[in-house]
Amino acid sequence: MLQPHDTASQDPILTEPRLTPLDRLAGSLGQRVYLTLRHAILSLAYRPGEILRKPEICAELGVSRSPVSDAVARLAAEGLVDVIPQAGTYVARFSMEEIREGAFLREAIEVAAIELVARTITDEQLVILRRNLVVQAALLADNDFAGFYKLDGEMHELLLSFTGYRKLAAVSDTAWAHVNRARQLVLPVPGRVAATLAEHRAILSALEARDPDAARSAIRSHLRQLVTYLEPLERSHPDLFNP
Amino acid sequence: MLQPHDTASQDPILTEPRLTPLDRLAGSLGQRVYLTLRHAILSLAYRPGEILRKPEICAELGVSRSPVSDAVARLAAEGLVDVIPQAGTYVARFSMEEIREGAFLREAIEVAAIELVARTITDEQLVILRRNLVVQAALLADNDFAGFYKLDGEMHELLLSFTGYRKLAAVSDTAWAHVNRARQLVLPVPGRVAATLAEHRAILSALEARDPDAARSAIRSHLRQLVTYLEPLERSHPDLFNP
DNA sequence: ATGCGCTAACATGTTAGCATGTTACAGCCG
DNA sequence: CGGCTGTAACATGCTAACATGTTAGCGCAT
Repeated sequence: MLQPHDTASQDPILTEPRLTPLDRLAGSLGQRVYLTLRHAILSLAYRPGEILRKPEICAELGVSRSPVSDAVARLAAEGLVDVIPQAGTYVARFSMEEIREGAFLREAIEVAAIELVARTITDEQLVILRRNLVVQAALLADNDFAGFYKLDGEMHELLLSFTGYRKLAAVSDTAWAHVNRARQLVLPVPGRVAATLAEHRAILSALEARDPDAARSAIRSHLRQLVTYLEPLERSHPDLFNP
Repeated sequence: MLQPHDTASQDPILTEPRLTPLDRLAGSLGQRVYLTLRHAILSLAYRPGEILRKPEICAELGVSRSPVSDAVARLAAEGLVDVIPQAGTYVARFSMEEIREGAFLREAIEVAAIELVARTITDEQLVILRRNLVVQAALLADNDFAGFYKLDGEMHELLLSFTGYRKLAAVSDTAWAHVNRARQLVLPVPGRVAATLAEHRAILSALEARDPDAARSAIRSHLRQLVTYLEPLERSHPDLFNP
C-alpha cells in the first residue's frame, strides 16, 4: 500500500492541519471525533464565530459525515457550536451571559460539594490534596502557568470526586467550559496566580479544620475571582463575542 | 395517495402502539424523535431494563435510523438509555446512586438560585408565584394529583427563571429526571401532597420576606422530602433497579 | 445428560448518495 | 452607479445499503 506521492500530504504550505491530532483515543469513531473537536474548540484552535465545514473535517480525519454529525450534535447540546439548519455550523462565540451562567452553576455545585466534603473528608483524601498543592507551588516557582492551571483543574476535580458522586465533575466541567475557553485570552498575571495558590491553601485549611462554613466562603471567593478578570474581554475582543 | 388497506394499521390486537404520539411537534426529525422517546421513557411507557429496538421505532414513527440514532445518542448522554456497542440499547434501570446524585445536583442549583432570587425578586414575580400556588391549592382540593405535580414543576421552573439564567432549568430538569421517573412508582399520599403545598407556601413566604436564609432552608427541606419516599422502591421493585 | 463450540440471526457503527433549504455572487434593470 | 433578481454552489437533514461485532440457540462430542 505504498503511495510514493500522496497528494494530500504534499502541500505543507497551503493546508493548515490545524489541531486535529490523530485518533489514538478510545471509543467509537463518533466519540473520538467528539473529543478531538471539543479539544480543538476549547483550546481556541477553532476560533469563536468561525464556520465549521463538515466535509473539511471528514477529509482531515478520514471518516464519513455520520460520526462528525454525531459529534457536532453533542457539541451543540453543550452550547459549544451553533448549528443553523441547512445553512452552516459555527463555533459558538463568547457571551458574557453564558460565562456568568457557567460560573454561577459551577459555584452552586462546588459550594454544595465542599460543604458535604468538609464534613466527610478522610485523612487519606487530605494527603492527596496536600500533595497536589505541593506540586502547584513547585510549578508556580518555575513559572509553568500551563502546568499550574492543569493542577488547578485536577484539584477541583478531586474535591468533587470526594463527594462520592461520579457525574458532578462532568456537569461542572461542561458549565465551566465557556469560562475556561475565555480565560485563555487573559495573559497570566504572576501576582494573580500566586493569589490563586493562596486561595487554594485557604480551601485546604478549611477542609483540614472540617469547617463547612469556612470551606464554602473560601471556595466561593476563589471562584468569583476569575469572572471579574473576564469582564474586560468583551471590550478588548468584541469580534469574539455575541452581538 | 389513498391506501385503502394500510397493512400497519390493520392489526390493533397484536401490535402495541405504545405511547408514541404522532409527531406534531416542532423542530427537525431528530429533535421530535428525541422528545417522543424521552417522554415515553420518563412516563415509564418504556420500562427500565427493556430493550429499545431501533428498527421497531423506525417502523412505528415512519422515519429512518439516523434521526433515531441521533435521539438515542442524546438520551444516552442524559443517562436515560444505555447503549452497548454492537449489542443493543436498553432503557436505563433506576439506581439509587443516580437518584441521590440527581437530587443533590438539583438541590445545589435551586439553593443557589433561591438565595439569589430572594434578594432580587420583583413584585410582579411574586404575583406570578402566588397565582401558581392558588391553582395548586385548587387542584389539591379536587384531588387532581397529576395536575398538582405539573404545577409543582412549573413553580420550580419559575423560580429558576427568575435568576435570569436561561439554561439552569434545563440542567436541573436533566438531573431531576431520574428522580421524577422513580417518583411515578410511588402512589400519591394525600397527606404528603398537602404537606408539599405547605412547603411551597413556606418558600413563597420566605421570598415575600426577601429572606435568603429562610428561603434556602425552606427549599432544602422541601427537596429532601421526596428522596426519603423513594428509598423503599429498591426493595419493592428490585427488577427495575441496577444490580 | 451436560458442557462446549459453531453458526445464523441480529443490532449497532459506518459509509455513500439523495432531497431540501439557504447563502452568496453575478448579471441586469432602473 | 446602485439596488434587485435569478441562478448556482453549498451545507445540512435524511435515507438506504454495507461492515462489524455480539448474542442466542442448536447440535455434537464427551
